[in-house]
Amino acid sequence: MKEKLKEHIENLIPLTDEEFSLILSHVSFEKYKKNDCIIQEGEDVKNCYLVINGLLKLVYDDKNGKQHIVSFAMEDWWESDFSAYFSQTKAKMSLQCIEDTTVYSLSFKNHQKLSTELPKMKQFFLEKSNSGHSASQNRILSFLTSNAKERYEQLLKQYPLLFQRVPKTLLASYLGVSRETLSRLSS
Amino acid sequence: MKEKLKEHIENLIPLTDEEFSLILSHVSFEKYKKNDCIIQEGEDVKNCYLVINGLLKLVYDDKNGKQHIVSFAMEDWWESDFSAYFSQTKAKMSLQCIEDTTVYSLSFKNHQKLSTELPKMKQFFLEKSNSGHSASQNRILSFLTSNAKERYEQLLKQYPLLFQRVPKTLLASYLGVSRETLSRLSS
DNA sequence: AATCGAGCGTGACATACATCACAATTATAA
DNA sequence: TTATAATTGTGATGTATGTCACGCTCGATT
Repeated sequence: MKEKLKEHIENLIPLTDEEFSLILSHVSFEKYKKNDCIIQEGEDVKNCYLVINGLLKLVYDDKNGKQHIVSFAMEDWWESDFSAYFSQTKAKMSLQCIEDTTVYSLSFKNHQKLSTELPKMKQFFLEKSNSGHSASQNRILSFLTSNAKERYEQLLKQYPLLFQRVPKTLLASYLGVSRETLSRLSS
Repeated sequence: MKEKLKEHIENLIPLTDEEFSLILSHVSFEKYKKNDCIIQEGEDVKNCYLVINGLLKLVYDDKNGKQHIVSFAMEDWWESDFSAYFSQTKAKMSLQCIEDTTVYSLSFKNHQKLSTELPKMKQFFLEKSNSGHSASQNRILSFLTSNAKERYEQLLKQYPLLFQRVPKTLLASYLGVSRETLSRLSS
């Protein structure tokens, strides 16, 4: 597990063993079971999470009780209700396990502490945030330019694994179409 | 103009006069006219821009020649094709002036230089990136949960000024509906 | 003043997609 | 194993939105 964390960070910035120890002392390793709720809508968002194994969904429940998937988080992804995390307010989304999942959890306090004690981590977080921002913009573009079928094909192309790991209902909820429509697209 | 830049940065992090001078030496003040193209699709993206006065649109031209607005950028906003900017590749979107516009331009090189010479700027860029990411996620949510009429109302509520500054056709292109549909929504 | 084009509204029609209902299959748990 | 729930496909129908066509207004240009 530690190796995966180290690898993940060194993918962007090199680390000495001491530096990695410092990082390790600021995060905590946690295990969740399928259907567990890591972040609950309405509660404080104290942490963000790096997925080591498993699969999460970041969901928004609308007023009609319908669930919308803002994002999937698979191995090697950071996820949280970042809006609430950074402003330290209540979650308006939930983070739930689609599979049994292991994560490294980083609290907001330790996030700040680590950023000052090990400034190069700021660079790391910045690059992560930038790529998250780019990914979101691509998703917006796909809503603007593509119909349901095209969005579905783009998703399959981008994350072929996802297709086997999550029920179609969830893919539909991510794509913004009904499960019936998605079903008809496949045929 | 300098005051606006200083104010903008000090909104997030305090600066000494020396620090601000250092920043000033890394950016350049530029003026553009309505309909000018600041970033052209297909070309290198060397800079990102802080809007001081005016209004920009970040647009994507699809294969059918249709224009889609990924983002508006008004006073106090940073904008660029960030995906291309950070990876230093060709722009897949264009950045165009809706009004006469003045900006501060920051090259990628100076961005890096500034980040190392004045580490607290990393914090600034990080916070900017985070809020950009949050804004994008909200836009995604609005596509997932709302129909055209609701998205239109949300937009008006969030940016009441925009309504008076840009033609409806552009609002439609931002919302992802045809101008005819948008027109019918208003009545 | 005359002309042109951008912006906007609106009718008629086509299409993509949602919703509701039901059945079949497959996983999960008791 | 049996029972129960989750997942998926598919028909019938309704609705939101796109597309094409036309005309009106208003400001810019000549």
